[in-house]
Amino acid sequence: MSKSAGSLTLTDLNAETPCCPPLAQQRVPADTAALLAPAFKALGDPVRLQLMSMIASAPGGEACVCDLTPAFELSGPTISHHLKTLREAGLVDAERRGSWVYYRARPGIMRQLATLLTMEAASTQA
Amino acid sequence: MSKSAGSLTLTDLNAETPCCPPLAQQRVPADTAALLAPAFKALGDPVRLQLMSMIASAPGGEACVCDLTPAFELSGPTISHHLKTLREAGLVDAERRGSWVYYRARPGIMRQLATLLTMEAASTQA
DNA sequence: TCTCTGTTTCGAGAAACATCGAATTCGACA
DNA sequence: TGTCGAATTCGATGTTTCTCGAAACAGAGA
Repeated sequence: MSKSAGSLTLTDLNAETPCCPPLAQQRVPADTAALLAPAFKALGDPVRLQLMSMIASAPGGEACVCDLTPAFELSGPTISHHLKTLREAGLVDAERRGSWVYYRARPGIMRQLATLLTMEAASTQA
Repeated sequence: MSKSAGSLTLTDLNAETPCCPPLAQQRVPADTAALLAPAFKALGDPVRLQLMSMIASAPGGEACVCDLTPAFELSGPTISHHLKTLREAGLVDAERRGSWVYYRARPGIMRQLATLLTMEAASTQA
């Protein structure tokens, strides 16, 4: 029952199987929207979008905070705040190894979001 | 030179050809992030995400404000405000026909966003 | 244990946002 | 022309967000 509209959780978003059909294929129910909107909101800041990209495109699939911070003209706390936002949106995972903290993208939810935005070319059915 | 990092405009996002490779494939430059983040931000509100879905999935690809407004427990001005946000983000187009205003999704930018979030399964190269 | 470096949390100020009711604009139709 | 309905703009209010410096926390190494 993981696809029923009323009981969707963040866990479902991390699954590999798509939780939701494309936005243009059927209307997104209110509770699904409430679950997915925070992820889009997290990507809705230029700094976080770049952070997300730097993490996802990093060699090995992970990036150290120590590499991320100096790439912006922003204070350490500010970058940390943005990373927390990405974490709470379920877009990244953090892991401490020794002195450094490494961030890694969660491909599952990324795919969910990409699928949701898919516009099949055959949409003009009229 | 529409793909050069320094001169990207909203127009490029409406094109059918992708302006940007997946976020996980190469790092998103600052000006591209500044251009795309508002689109994600616009989708980062549950009401707007539902509006977007209602518009994109509507029969004929367009939806009347008169059909959108009563679907929410929000005032007319508030829905209008959200629609304006979607419009300014380049996600939808509005057209007045007679008494009613119809909204229509812009598939170009939707595809850009979907492409950006794509995670090819073959990313674990290590 | 003490210190140094990397990272996060806390507290605060400025800016942006969601929401509403009132007022306005735009077409349709008497 | 006058009026009605649909949609937007305007002005106000409470909430959230971005940003910073200061402080706290966590390991590494002497």
